[in-house]
Amino acid sequence: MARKPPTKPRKNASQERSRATVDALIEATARILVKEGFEKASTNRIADVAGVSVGSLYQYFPSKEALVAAVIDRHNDAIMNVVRAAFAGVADLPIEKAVRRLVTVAIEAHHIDPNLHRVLAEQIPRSGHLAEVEAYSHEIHALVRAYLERHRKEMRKIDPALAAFMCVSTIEAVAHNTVLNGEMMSEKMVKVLVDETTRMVVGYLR
Amino acid sequence: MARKPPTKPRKNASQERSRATVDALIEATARILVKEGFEKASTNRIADVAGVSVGSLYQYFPSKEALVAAVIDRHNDAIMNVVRAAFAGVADLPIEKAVRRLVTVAIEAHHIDPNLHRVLAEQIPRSGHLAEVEAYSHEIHALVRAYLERHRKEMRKIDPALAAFMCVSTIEAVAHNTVLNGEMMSEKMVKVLVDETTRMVVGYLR
DNA sequence: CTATAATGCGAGCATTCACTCGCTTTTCCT
DNA sequence: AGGAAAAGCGAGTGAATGCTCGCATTATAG
Repeated sequence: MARKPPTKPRKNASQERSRATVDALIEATARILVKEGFEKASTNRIADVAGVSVGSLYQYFPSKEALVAAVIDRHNDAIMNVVRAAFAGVADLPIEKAVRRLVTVAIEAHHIDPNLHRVLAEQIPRSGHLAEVEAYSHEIHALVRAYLERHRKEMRKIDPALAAFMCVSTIEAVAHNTVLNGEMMSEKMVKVLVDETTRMVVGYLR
Repeated sequence: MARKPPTKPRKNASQERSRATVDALIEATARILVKEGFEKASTNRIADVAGVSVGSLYQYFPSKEALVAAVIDRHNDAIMNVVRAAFAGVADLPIEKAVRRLVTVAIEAHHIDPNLHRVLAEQIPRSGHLAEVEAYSHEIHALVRAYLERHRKEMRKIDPALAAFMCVSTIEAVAHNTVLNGEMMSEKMVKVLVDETTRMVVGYLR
């Protein structure tokens, strides 16, 4: 079981190799989704693009759905990391500043790999993942709610859960529509949208 | 070409029959989508449920996609009729009243055949229909914009197109999220949401 | 009534696709 | 070195599915 490294602590090569395979598969899936769409993303094609065999694919992913789910998870994780960091950095800011920052981050986060984001939003038949996706959704609501409760004094009297729902819906909607129109969105336009959304949400909260 | 009716002006039976077939097909498609999901909606199955043969199906719809598109169109038409009527009845109302009414209608409209709505939103890979769907989207934006321009005096100074974008995004987001949580939405809750959304939008406009 | 067109039929074709299995190659460990 | 375990391979399988095509049935016109 335990062993001494001869000269250098050699990494477990076999684990490395398989990790690389898994990564290649997820990466290939994402690339095909973006460049050719969901319909063209067959398991054979994915394995082909990843440079591995279908057999290997099925050693790590029990089904095609699992692969797509992995892509979704990876993307959501990337987004959530940005979002979590933003909330951490915003906890003590007053409402106006905090909202402006969060709106900005929301739009930025939606623009991580925007093409993939669009495909996931438009082409993937959502089913089953509900658990995963709803977990993220709940986390965001919880974060907003926590912030709002912490800053109660700056706001009118309102149920924090309800306020969180309204804020999240609004901000997500704007961010979402911004990605979908991605190409024709100038920097200026984004700034304006941030301003407007901030105004809307802040005005609502107090 | 022209012919005299023997006793009663008989409707062109053959046209009637084919219309019935088309209707049955669309109806069957919608039912399968709702009850079994997009994946189970094969052309054979649709024809089967509609009580016609696959051959007949392909006489009226060039592809499976066309059938689904027909279902979507039908549903969007139903929604748009309600929405158009609402705008007509609201044109002369002041902002507060108008927004409240429009928010209510938006939520109601999203609840026309809510199960179908959910399936269309969650399971249908959107592609190509962009033209159709965007037409509706544009119409709504135009309607909102027209209303806002008509009531400029009640608002702060703001670009009507931008304001329309913000209002539509917000209202649609709330309505959308309301359908998705459809089951656990009490009447009371809906009322509260209407109030909150109205407050948010009205507060934003002035 | 008969000819012609419209509508409907459904077995079957061609294709695609998710997935399996028996085998080979690579890596690890002593 | 040598054997075992891990990783990889890819032709093949069976099932599903979109769609066609030759024929049957029904309606219309003269």
